Amino acid sequence: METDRKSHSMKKLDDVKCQRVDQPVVPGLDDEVTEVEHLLAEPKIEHVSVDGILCFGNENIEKHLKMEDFSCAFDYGWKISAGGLDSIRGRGGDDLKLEVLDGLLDEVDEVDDIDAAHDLSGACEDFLLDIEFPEKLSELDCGPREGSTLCNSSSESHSPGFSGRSNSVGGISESSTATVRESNSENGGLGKRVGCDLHHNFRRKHGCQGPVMDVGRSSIEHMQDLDKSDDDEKPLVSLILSNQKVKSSVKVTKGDTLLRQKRLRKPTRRYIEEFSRNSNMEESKSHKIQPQEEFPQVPSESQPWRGRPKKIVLKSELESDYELSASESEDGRKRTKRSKTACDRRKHQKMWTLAEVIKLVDGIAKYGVGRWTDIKKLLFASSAYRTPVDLRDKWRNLLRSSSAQENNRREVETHPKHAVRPLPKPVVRRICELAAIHPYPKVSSVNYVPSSEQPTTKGTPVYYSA
DNA sequence: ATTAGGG
DNA sequence: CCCTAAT
Repeated sequence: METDRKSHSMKKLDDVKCQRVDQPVVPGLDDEVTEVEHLLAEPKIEHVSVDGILCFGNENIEKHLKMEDFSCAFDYGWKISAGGLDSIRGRGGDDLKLEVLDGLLDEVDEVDDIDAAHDLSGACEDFLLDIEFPEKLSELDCGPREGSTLCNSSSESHSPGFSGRSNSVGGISESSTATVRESNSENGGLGKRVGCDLHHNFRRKHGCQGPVMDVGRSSIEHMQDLDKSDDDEKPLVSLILSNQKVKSSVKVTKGDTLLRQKRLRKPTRRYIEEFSRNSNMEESKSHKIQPQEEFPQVPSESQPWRGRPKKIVLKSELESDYELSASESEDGRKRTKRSKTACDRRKHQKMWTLAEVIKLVDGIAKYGVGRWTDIKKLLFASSAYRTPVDLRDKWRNLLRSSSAQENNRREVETHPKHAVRPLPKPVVRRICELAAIHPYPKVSSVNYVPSSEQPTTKGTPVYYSA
């Protein structure tokens, strides 16, 4: 009808307008985003001190200590960011805050990845070999082995999505990585962690096959040398180091050819995912870090490279219905940062709330079935998850379930053990009505315009064509 | 880039 | 949800 036509002709322009109308919060966001960045940048300064802490790595203290400090530093930064957000909160930044927190959460995952990578060295034999090479390789690729170059590359790998953006966590990981590497020149063992991390990301970026062996090898030799020199001075460290060294060298000698072949087989995304997941879990056990605990519901899945290739976002989800109304307007929002490879629909699932369902349903009623991008943009503009496809899928499911309900109503009610049907009758009714009008895709009643909904027979869907 | 369909 | 084919 009217709305229909409107949404058609005005398209994007209209969309923008609607967004502004519907969520007044949105427009302001742009302006505030910059502020947020400032605020986020601020903590970065703090990180200098953090860096200081980390930098004492030059003294060759054991890496464990370093790890702890790292986590602490992270916590610190996080808190600061949150606090900074609070200050702008007054100006409708509530959602903003959430968003940023969201972002932070995402980054938390990245940091987690680092840790996971660390664990990787111990847990994954497969990956062990090339653990060292990336550092070397970055030296080769980036020419001078300056910390700066490596710093750049590493930061890039860390957060592909917002490498450019100044970001608290990004800042941390960046500086810390660089720092660690520095100490690495003295302390070969530490390089393992760093290298591992680098490798982890590196592998993601490039296919990662090729000259791995050579590089890794020379790198190892390098390490041994370093190790030797270290040996005299720092027994403790050397102990750790030699441990790792042994591991690596064993790896090489034992599996040179074997591993070469092994390496050819590029791990499946699934594999990597699973593995990293496991590592993470182990990691969380042994480390108290877990900044995620700030978000009780989020089950800590960190596979940023999984899921839809777009800019999906995870929000502190599991919104209850009312929470939804509040969050609906803010939760998602375009991720200003994390533009590129950012893809984390952490889980392949996000529960549909009743509110969402209702919204979807009357979105369909308004704009028609099949116009999912429109519905998405207009009604779910705020929720970054819920792609148009998701909407469609949900609708499909709704149709199925509603029809099923019609059939089995009595049976199901007598068997409450299948009590998986929190769909309120009114909603079901609407679904059925819509189903009557749009028997879903395969409709061939092309010219039929749902100008007026006629719930002629609300129990029995009417198919207009054959 | 979107949508339909199937898994 | 995920993926693919067709538009």
